[in-house]
Amino acid sequence: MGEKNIKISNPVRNKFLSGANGVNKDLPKAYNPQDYEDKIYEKWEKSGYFNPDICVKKKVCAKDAKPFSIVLPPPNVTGHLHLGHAVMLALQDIMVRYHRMKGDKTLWVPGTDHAAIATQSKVEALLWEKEKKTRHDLGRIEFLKRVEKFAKDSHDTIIKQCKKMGASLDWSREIYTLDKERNLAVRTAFKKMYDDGLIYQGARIVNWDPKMQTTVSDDEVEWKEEKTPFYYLKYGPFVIATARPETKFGDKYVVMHPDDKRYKKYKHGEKIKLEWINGPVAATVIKDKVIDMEFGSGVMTITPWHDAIDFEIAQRHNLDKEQIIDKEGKLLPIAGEFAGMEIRKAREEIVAKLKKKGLLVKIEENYIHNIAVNARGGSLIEPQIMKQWFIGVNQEFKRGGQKTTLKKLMQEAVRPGKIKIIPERFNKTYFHWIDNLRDWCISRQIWFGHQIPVWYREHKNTKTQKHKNNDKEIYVGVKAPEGEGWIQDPDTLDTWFSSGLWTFSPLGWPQKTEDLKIYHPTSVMETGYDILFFWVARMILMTTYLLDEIPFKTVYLHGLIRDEKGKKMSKSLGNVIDPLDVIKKYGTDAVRLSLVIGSTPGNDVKLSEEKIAGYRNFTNKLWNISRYIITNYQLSITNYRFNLEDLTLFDKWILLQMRNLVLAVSEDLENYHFSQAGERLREFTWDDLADWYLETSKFEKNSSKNQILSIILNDLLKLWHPFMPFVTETIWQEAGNKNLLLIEKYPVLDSYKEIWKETNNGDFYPEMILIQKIITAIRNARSENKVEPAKKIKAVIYTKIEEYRKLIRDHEVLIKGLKTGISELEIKVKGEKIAGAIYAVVGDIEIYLIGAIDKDKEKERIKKEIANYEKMIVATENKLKNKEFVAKAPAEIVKKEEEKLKSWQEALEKIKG
RNA sequence: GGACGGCUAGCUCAGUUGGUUAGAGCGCCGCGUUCACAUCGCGGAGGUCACAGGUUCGAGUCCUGUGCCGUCCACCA
Repeated sequence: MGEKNIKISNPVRNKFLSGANGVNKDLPKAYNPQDYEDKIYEKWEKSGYFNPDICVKKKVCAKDAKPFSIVLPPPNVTGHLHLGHAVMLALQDIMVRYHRMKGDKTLWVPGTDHAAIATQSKVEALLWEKEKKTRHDLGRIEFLKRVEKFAKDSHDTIIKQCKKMGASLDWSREIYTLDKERNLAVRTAFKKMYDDGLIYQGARIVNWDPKMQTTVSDDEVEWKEEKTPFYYLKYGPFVIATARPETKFGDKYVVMHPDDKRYKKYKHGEKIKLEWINGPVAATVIKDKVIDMEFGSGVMTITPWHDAIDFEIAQRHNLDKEQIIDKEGKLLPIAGEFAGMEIRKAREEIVAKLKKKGLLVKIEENYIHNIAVNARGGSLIEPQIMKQWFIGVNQEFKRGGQKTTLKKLMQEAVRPGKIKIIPERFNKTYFHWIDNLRDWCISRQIWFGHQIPVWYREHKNTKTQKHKNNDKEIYVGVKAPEGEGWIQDPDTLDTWFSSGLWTFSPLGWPQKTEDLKIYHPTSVMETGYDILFFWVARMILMTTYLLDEIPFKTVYLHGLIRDEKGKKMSKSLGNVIDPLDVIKKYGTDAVRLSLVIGSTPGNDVKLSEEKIAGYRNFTNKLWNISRYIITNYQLSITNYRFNLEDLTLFDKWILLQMRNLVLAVSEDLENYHFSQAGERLREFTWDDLADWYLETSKFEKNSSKNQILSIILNDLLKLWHPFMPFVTETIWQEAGNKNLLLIEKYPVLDSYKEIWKETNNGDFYPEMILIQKIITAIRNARSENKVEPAKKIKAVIYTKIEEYRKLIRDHEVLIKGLKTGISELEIKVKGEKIAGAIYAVVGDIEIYLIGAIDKDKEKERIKKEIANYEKMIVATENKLKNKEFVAKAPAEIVKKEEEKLKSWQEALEKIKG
């Protein structure tokens, strides 16, 4: 055999020092994350490499490198880090670090969200608690100062916590949904939509929160079940049913299905005089198909001012609408003697009156009724007709000469696959939401937020009649109008209006910035599936409309984090895992792994502290693997050259395993299979590298070991880095590298192409596996026979195959060394059966272990093995007896089955012997 | 009412286009600490892949139906 030199190139940016300076050969036995994490993060941050501009400047990535960008879903400025943030930061950081190492121009933009309603109500609560004051006591300007101060203080907390997760965000670009630039973006967007006729002011039914004194959007209304009495009331000749008699004062329309035979004699539009709560009314009959004939009596009265469905009926038939309840949730004068009462409190008295008047037919107790609650504040929603600002999603406008609507734009961005949603099934959810989308109410009556860029003044100039609005002049603009008497609309915008601009407003829009040109559309939007409607859909709406671009190419939706029983984590249940607690206890890397591995997109993750502890153990394992390599070997060099003849089977094997790992992990990351990538890495690290290769390296000494272990550790740390940045960077530093792992070049397949080729794609694997199998078989046989580990025994191996005898002889030292307890090894062609020895078979090879047998245990073991072989043989024989299988299955599969059968039969015969 | 998801080992979950004896981690059982790691090593037990049909030479995987659990949407007056 001729000598063959193979090269393994190592595309390092900076080489491992060859042991001289900087290598810490005195590493502690256990990795303690707390000793390193903060320092490491500081080092990264100071390096400036989170900023792609600096990467270009320092030639870490090429000027014209492919961009990769993510805009961080902004945490609430007043929030604190929870596991939802943690999983988002972990996944995005994996992508970002991977792409940065790959040499892409990688940008990850951080920001915080002002979270209008949530923040304002928090401050209002504090204000009341501490000073017994309301926002009105302070006035708008003073109150907003307080909110901003509160926001600023807690901003630092959440940012610091994000850094704890190791997130490699470009802090130099940090932004805030309520800062000046974003305000400009909001106003610009508003004006454009207004000018296109997409934003309009109108009196429509909205979700009104009487406690917070503001509207909330449809998506922020939660429905809760409530047990309540259900009242059947006499309404002239009809019986109507209601859970809310207190809203019924103004009811003067009675609605039924046009096909309902029971009410055939009543004609649409017919007026019927009847006695009602506060006296006689003339009710008008309305026929509408929305009525469910099966439900109750099939007849209902409507309250258009305070019910969305009733409102629609009233719109359809052009009916009168009357307000019954005021904005504080109290009854209006229409309620007669009940005026001024809180609606809920009035109920009993109203029912009493109905009863007295003989209008109460019956009460059904325990009726389950759904009530609407504001998801942000928790108070009951009372629908009201109010003048508000809306975005008309079905309003036509022109785009490139064609007529379209916002709804259509949202559909067209996803339907032809321009935007890919992972997992795919959420496409359906997305389209369903769009199909049912109603005009979006964007005005809020709270103070904290982007104030609506609309100004009014008393009408002065008759020439501006076309802008007439309720006798007032109206001005919509990016800047406040010049001139006397203009007063800005006091309302603020729904927080999702500004969030909808979030992929491009952070990049500087409406200015035509470089960032916008390079990084938009962004590469990935990674967020929880619970926020698909609130946010993802609205970003698609805004971006397609304002920029005529998609906001992102891929949407990756992670699941929600639940406790180990699958319950939602909540303070009241006491099952909350605080990421900061577990980071302190187990380290950031362990927390990250526990959130990423074992979770798939769109599916919830059940997290337990045991799981995190498991990954802490793994982190420590990696530390000790590295520690062993660093302290026992001379790490070196950028390019390696080996004589193939010098490499042992295990040397070649570990290099090819690494090659396969580089290939698989890269593919996984490109395809968003984060969990799978992590599992592969873990398997390689623990099973292949630690349990096999490092163990063999203790017995097989050759001149190539330094280099091989340099390659393996080098590439392994790089592959792990996106997942567990802290421990890998720490090891990298302790190994004497002066530069940061953060910006090292990601491993490439190309490095391994020569060894891949020269070994015919791993043609030595069967031999290597045979050695492994012999070792495992011996360990197993010993253990089953209860041979004490310390006891040394003699092994005799028979095989007719000469190559195998040579192979075994060549690996004698391994077979003896790797926890088999073999002191003496004899290798023969064929000999006598050895009585009283433990017996094992590996393919053609028979193994006798002499001097330690436990006869009963051995008999039992052999019996079990025979039964196992017999079972498999019968199954395979049956398969092969099946003529159709042989005829129809691919020849390759049939051949495999035949080979299997043959080898099992041989083994069985030997064992039986 | 509509839609979606899950059901694989005691627990938490992988299982890509159908094809070796269905895998992993944790837990459990047995044995073991000088020599990287007890946050460890070696070995082992444990599964009718929810159920019933169907397609196929062959189904955890594809189709139909059923059951249980979960989530979202709708909001029945």
